[in-house]
Formats: sequence, C-alpha cells, structure tokens
Amino acid sequence: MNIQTVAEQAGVSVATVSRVFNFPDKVAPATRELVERIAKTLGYLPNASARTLRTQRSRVLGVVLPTLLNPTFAECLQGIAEAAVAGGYAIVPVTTGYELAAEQRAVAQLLAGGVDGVILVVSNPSTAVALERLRAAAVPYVLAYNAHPAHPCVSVDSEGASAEVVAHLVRLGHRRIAMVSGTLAASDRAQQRYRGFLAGMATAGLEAPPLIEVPFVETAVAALARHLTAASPSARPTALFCSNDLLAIRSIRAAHLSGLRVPQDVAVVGFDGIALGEDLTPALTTVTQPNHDIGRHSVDMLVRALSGSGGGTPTAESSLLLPHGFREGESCAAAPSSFS
Amino acid sequence: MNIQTVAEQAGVSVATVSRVFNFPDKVAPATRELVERIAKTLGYLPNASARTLRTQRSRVLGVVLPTLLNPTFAECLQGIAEAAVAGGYAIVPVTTGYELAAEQRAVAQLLAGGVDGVILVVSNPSTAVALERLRAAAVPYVLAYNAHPAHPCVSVDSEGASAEVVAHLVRLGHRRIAMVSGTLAASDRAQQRYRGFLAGMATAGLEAPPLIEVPFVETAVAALARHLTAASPSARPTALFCSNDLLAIRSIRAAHLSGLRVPQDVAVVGFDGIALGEDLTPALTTVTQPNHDIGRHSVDMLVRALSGSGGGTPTAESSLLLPHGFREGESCAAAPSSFS
DNA sequence: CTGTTAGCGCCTTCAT
DNA sequence: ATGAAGGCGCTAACAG
Repeated sequence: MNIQTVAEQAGVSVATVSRVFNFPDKVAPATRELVERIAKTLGYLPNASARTLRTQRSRVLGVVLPTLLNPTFAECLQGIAEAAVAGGYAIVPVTTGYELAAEQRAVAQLLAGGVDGVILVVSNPSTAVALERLRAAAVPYVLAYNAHPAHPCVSVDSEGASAEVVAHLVRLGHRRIAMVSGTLAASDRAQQRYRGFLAGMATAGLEAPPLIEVPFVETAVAALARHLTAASPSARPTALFCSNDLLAIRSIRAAHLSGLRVPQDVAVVGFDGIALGEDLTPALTTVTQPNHDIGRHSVDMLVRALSGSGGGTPTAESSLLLPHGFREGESCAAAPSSFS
Repeated sequence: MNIQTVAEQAGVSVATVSRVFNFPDKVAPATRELVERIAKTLGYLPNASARTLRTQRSRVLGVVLPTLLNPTFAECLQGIAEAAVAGGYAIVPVTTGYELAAEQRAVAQLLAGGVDGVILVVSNPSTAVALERLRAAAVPYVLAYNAHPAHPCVSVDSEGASAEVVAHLVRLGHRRIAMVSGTLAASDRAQQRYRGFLAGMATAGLEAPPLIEVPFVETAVAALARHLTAASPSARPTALFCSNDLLAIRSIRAAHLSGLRVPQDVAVVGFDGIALGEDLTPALTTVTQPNHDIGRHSVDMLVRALSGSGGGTPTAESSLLLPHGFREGESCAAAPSSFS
C-alpha cells in the first residue's frame, strides 16, 4: 500500500495525500477527511524508509548502555522508551558490557543505521573514542549518568552524594568505613563516587582504608567475604559504602556468609536507588538517583535540539544535574556501641 | 557520503561499489580492494533507508515486552540483542506494562516502522489482537514465554515445572501450600503455573487453598503480610509458591514484616530464575528458565525464517520447549516438624 | 567482470 | 488549495 494508490482511490494527487499526513492544516477540511477515510480503509501508513530517505531524518534514537542486567539501566531505558514514544521516536538500544571496544562498535552500528541522535552511558567521557565519531558525523548525542564539562550530560552529583553518605555514617558513629567498588577504570561514576568518599573521609578527619575493588561480578561475593573475614574484628570496617546497589546486595550476602549481621555487625549503604532495594530484607539503604528521569530528560534534551531549527546539537552548557536522594533502609544502622 | 561519490573516486560504476558491499565474491579482487580502500577513506557506509526502500527489508526486529523492570525480561532482551547483532539485525523494543491496548499500539508502531519481524511476550496469545494484525500484515513473529498450539513459541513447560515444585514441597513435608500470583488474567504464564500448582496438589491428594492474587505491585508486600497474619498459625500456609521471582522476593519481605522466618516458619519458592536471586539472603529457591536462551532462540527462529527463500514465517510446528531447572536456595526448607 | 538504468515511496519546490 | 515532477541512495535486472 503506497501513497500513489491512496491518491488514485481518493481522486487527488500524491502531493495532497502527503500534505494530509504532514501538514493537515494546508489541506481543505473536506479533502482531508476524504483522504483520511480512504487511507484508513486501505490501511495505508507512510513508508518510514522512503520518508527517511527523502527527509534525511529517521526519527530513531540510538541508546548505548553497559548492560540491562543492572536494574539501574533497565529503569533508565524504560524512561528513555517512554519519552521517545511520546516524542514520536523509536529507539535502538545496544549494550556494551562495559567494554570500550563495544562502545565504538555500537556507535558505528548506530551511525550506519542512520539514527538522528544517540543517548549513551560510557565508561569514561574523556577516553571515549565513540564520542569523537559522533561529533565527526555531526550526530547529536547526550550522555546519561556520565558527567563531563565538555559534553552535554544528564547526571547527578555522585561526588557530593558520596561525601554525604560518609558524613551520615560518621554521624552514626562509624569510624572504620570502607568503600567497595567494581573495576574503577571501567566507570567514571565509580571514580567520582570514590573521590566523594575520600573527600568525605578527609572532612571527617578519618583515614580511608584501601578501596575494596571487586573486578568480576561472578566472584564478587566470595572476594568480599574474604575481605570481611581476613581482618581481625577490631580492624574490620563497621560500614561498607558500595559504589552501586548490586554490589551492596552482594556485600550483604558476603557479610551473611562471613557470619556477620547486617546492620548490627556491619552497615551497608548502596548507590543507585533501584526499586527492588525496597523489597529486600534488610531493605537497602542507598543513594537514590532518578533513573527514570535521567532517561526522560536525556531524550527531551536530544529531541529539543533535533526539532530546533538548524539540526542543533545539545551543548555542554545545557547539561542537567538532577537531584539525588537518600533512602533510609535497614541495611544501615549506628555503629556498635563499643566504637561510639 | 553516497555510493555515487565512492564510485567516482574509485573510477568504477555504482553497481560495482554496491557489489563490493553485497556480493564481494562477484568482484575482481583488485577492484574490490580499491573500492574498499576508497570507501574507508571517505567513511562511506551504505545508507540503511535507501537500502531498505529498495530491498523491502529493514533488517530490524521489533520486540514487544511487558516491562524491563522485571529482570526476567531484561535478561531475555539481552539475549535477543546479542543474537540480533550476531544476525545483522537491529532491534526496537517496546514495553506494554501488561496492558492489552499497549500491545496493539506497539505492534501498530512497529508495523509502521517497517520491521522485518517481531518477537513478543503477550498477556495471552488467545486474546491478543496484536497477533491478528501481524498475521494480516504477513509479518513473521515469534512468541517468547507464551505457549500456544496455534503460534510459533519459545517457552518452557510452566505447568509441568509448577507441578514439580509442589511435589518437591510435599516431599519436604509441606501440606498447607499456597500459591501467590499477580493478576491471573494479565498473564497466560501465571495461569499455566496455577494450573500446574493445582495439578500438583491434586496428585498429592491435598486441598489447594484459595489463590493469593496480588493485583498491584506497589501494594504487594502489604497485601501479602495481611494474608500471612490473618490466618491462625495452624491454618497459615507453611509454604508459598510464587508465580515469579519478584513476587517471591516480596513474599519474603512480607513474611519478615509479619514476624515469620524464612524458611523456618514459611518456605518460599519462586519462578523465573533471575540471576539476582542467587545473591539474596536467603538465596532464592526457584524454578530457573533459560531467559537469555529464550531470547536467543526466538531471534534465531525468526532470522532463519526470514532468510529462508520466500520470506517464510515461523510455524507453530517449529515451536521450542526449552528445558527448565530448579535452583535450590535457602528460602525453602522442610516443613516445621510438628507437621511432618 | 563491469556498466547502465529503472524504480523502491515519499516529500517538496514550483506552478497553477 | 491542489497538481506535476525531480530526486533522496540504493539494488537488481539486463547488457556488454
């Protein structure tokens, strides 16, 4: 079914049919209704490829994410999807598994697919070759979760939030506070959170113990348990600040396997605010990010730039810093009294 | 950058350039290398829309899912994405929130977008108007998780697995076993699992208590807690079989809030096998589905049909029943001795 | 092995 | 307010 057939059936020209679908106001009401009726009868829908070929606009947004297995990004993608549909865009998501090479492949694939814009969560904006390619191809993009002065970003103040967590823990009487993170090099968020942690510790006049870096997800629980059992009780951290909620969940498990109670023997605080955390026992204490809104706003920023006259691209100046929160759960409590 | 420019720069015709990208074997090695070099230099990539317009094949698959907030579907989508990339296809996911109207809208959107095929998880294959539309449009599709004799499906034996769970619980000494489910009408999987539960109970000669149906996710924990505290201890179920892992997690929370220990006072078994379940405390006892593989195989089935000469569509006969498993966790144990 | 050419379906100026 | 016609970039016959 094509525009030609509809035009013939309606006894008008293809131009008129086209106008009915693109500029309804520019067609006489009677003509428009006639065409609309015929089109509906024939089940006609404008062919997306032909339209794209002609207009050079695909109305498709690419999305580059580390993984959907982390609910943080699944929640964000849900927000992206909703905002995209609302804006008349389709999305093509590609996951990278936190691998740099995959980021480049993903962008190449999306570029070849002719997307109008891209939303991406990269390892590190400073080292992401993928962003160079986008700039070279003049394809607008927005970074989500990442924060960098030279790129348009939608993020939260990871560093500040992390420092606040430390202050909170200190207020609860904790002194031996350790940070748990995935591979630091694989994520600028983890780095920012670690910086915030160090700043918070310094402010409190506390010495920060070495970072507990857990490279592989599969072995995270075992590695964490080793850490918790290795130290003597008086040297063991009384609180763990985890760089994300998934790690917090694994830390709680590791504590359990080590015979430690959460939060009595060791407090655990996460970062991300995944919805699931509220339903766990103990309920996760965590920094909440507006994951859904991060997705929504990323799309909005992109769409606004795309519809702006001149195919504008979002600028670093338009970056958004969304408010974060703190969810009091049950995985964090005051330090054992012997230390307060 | 277009094929014309590449052809001129290389001193060949556009047909030759086209062949280099589509049938490399049909071009003399020397010519091919020349063209490839020029193309790379110019950063040329075939325009997807033009190619689609010409070939009538978009190399895009639509994916219709209830939600990404349930890790089950996130895991599946990950599998779909990997298989799609491997097969040279891009994917466009759309979520429905378990709403029938959204299923139709999703399919309409995908059809308008010109997808080559669709993978979908629907509420109920028997009542899904969306499937009619696909058939009418002659667009190949595969159902994932759903099971229905009249449609091509990739699923597991939900009914059998559920009956097995009951048998397992009975073996552990449980007699008062209750089933927990979301809105039964919203999911044929839930219905199959319930049927399996009833069958299992009948086989064991036990009377099945009324289904505990929890319509709204937000209030699930409170509703479940009400159920657990309402009954007198001697009437309370000693085991809960939950229609999915998310419900199992919430059931564990509800038990905790009701002052019941899991698994000592009440055993909890889930269904889905989400990866996260292994990291919880207590670790989730659950029926495992190969979520990743369900996605992979759905794509494979579709792609095979698409590449088959004649744009064949997958048939109901090619449906796949993948093996499920049972993961022993810590949320399930023998019934309190007073009942064994 | 390579070149020429006719559309795929649509939008958009330019006329009328 | 409507119509006629060119061309977006590409592939697939067909010709040589």
